[in-house]
Amino acid sequence: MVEKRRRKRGETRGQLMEAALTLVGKGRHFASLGIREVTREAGVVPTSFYRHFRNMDDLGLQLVDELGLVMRKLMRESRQQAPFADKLIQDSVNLFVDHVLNNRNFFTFMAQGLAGESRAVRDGISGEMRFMAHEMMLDFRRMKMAEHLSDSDLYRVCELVIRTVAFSLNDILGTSADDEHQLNTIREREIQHVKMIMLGAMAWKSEDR
Amino acid sequence: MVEKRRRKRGETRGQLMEAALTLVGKGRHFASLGIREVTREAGVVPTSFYRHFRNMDDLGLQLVDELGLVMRKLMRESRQQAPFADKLIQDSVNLFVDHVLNNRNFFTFMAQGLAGESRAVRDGISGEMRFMAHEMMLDFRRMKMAEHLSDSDLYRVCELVIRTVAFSLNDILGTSADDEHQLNTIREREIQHVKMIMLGAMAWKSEDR
DNA sequence: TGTACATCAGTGAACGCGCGTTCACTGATGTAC
DNA sequence: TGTACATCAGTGAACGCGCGTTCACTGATGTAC
Repeated sequence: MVEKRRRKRGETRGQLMEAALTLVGKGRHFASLGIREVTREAGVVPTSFYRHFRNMDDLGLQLVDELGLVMRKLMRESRQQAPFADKLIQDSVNLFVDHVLNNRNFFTFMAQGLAGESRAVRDGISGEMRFMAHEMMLDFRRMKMAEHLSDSDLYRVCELVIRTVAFSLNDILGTSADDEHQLNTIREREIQHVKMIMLGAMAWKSEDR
Repeated sequence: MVEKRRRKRGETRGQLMEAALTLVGKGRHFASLGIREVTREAGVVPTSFYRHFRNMDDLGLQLVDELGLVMRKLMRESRQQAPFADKLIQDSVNLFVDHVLNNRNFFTFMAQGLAGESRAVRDGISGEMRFMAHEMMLDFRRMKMAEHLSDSDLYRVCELVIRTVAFSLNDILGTSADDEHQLNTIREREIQHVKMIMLGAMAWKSEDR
C-alpha cells in the first residue's frame, strides 16, 4: 500500500496511456473508448484523468509521440543487421513482424489511427511513416545502392515499401501470436512483395540523372 | 407528409444505413456511433432501429455487403476503358480516385473498417479486396499480359497493386474534394507506385513456368 | 539541516444527460377466399 | 372485386445505467530561507 502510494507521483499518466493501449489490444477501437473506462482499467479514479489529459483525443496524440520512439527503436535494430543484400529483405521483414508481435497494442493503435477520427493523430502517424521512408532512403544512399535513382524516385520506392509492409499490419494483428503457420505465410508474402518492388526499382529509369 | 408516410414501407433500413455513412463521412468513426445518433440522423424514432438490425455491428456488416456492389461497379467501369497498356495504369488510377471522391462516405467506412472493431467487417473488406485482386488477375490473363508469371506470382502482383492503391484511400479522403493540386499529387504518386510494381512484375522470374 | 509554505496529483461525492433497450400501441400493407 | 384478418414497420413512453465533468478535499512532494 505504502509502496503503491510512493510510486504514484507522476506515474498515473503512463498508466492511463498503457490502459488505453491494453483496451485497444483487447479488441476495442480507440475511438470508442471512454474516460471512465480507461481510468477503471488503470485503477485510478475518473477525475485523475484530467490531471494529465484534456480529453481522449489528447491522450491519443500523446500516444502518437510514444509511437515515434517505438519506431526509432525498430530502425536502430534493423541497422545492426549484417548488410548482405540478398538476405536484407528477408531479415528486415522478419524483424518488422517480430517487432509488431512484441508491441501488439502499439501497432494496433497505429493501424486504427491511420483511418481514425482525429486529424492530428492521422497526421502524426503519416508523418512517422514519411520519416521512416526518409531514413530508409538515407540508408540506401549510405550503402551506395540504387544509385541510378534520383532522390525523389528513390524516396518513392522507400515510401512504397513502407506502405506495403504497413498494410500487412492488419493481417499480422489479425493473427493469434502462436499461429506460426499463418505468420509464416504473411512473412513470405511480404518478402515477395518487397522483392518485387525492389526489382521494379532496379529497372526504373530516372529522368534527370 | 402523405408522401413521406407512403414512402416509408421498407425504406427506413436504407435510410439508417445511409445515415451511418453520412455520419462517418462527416468525420465520425463508425466504432463510436450510437443507435440513437443514427436514428436521429435518419429522422426516425430509436426503436425503429431494431426492426432492421440487431445492433450497430449488424448494420456494419450489411454495409460491407453493399460495399461489394460499389466495388463491382468500379470494376465494370474500368473494363470499359480502351486497353492500351501505356495509358492503362494512369486511367485506372484516375478512375479509382474519381470513384473514391464520388463515394466518399462508402470508402471512408471501408478505410475505417480495415482496422475496425468487428472481426466480421474486417474479414468482409479483406475478402472484397482479395476478390478484386483475383478479378484483376483474370483480366491480365485475358489480355495475354504478364504470361511469364505463374498464377500465384501474378496474383501476388495484383494483390500488391490493390493494396498499394487502397492505402492511398487515407490520403485521398484526407483531402478536400476541391483541392485539385493535392489530388493530382496523389494521382501521380500512385501512378508511379503502380508503374514500379509492374516493372518489378515484368522482371520477376517465376520458378515453375 | 530544519521549518514553513506552495504546488502537485490523486480522491470521492455529486450533477444532469444521453444512452441502449423493453413494451404495448397503431395504422398501413399484404394475403386468402 | 370486396371483405376479413394477419403481418409488418414505425411510434412514444419509460427504465435503469454509465457517461463526462465539476467541485472542494487531502496528503505527499518540492522549494526557499
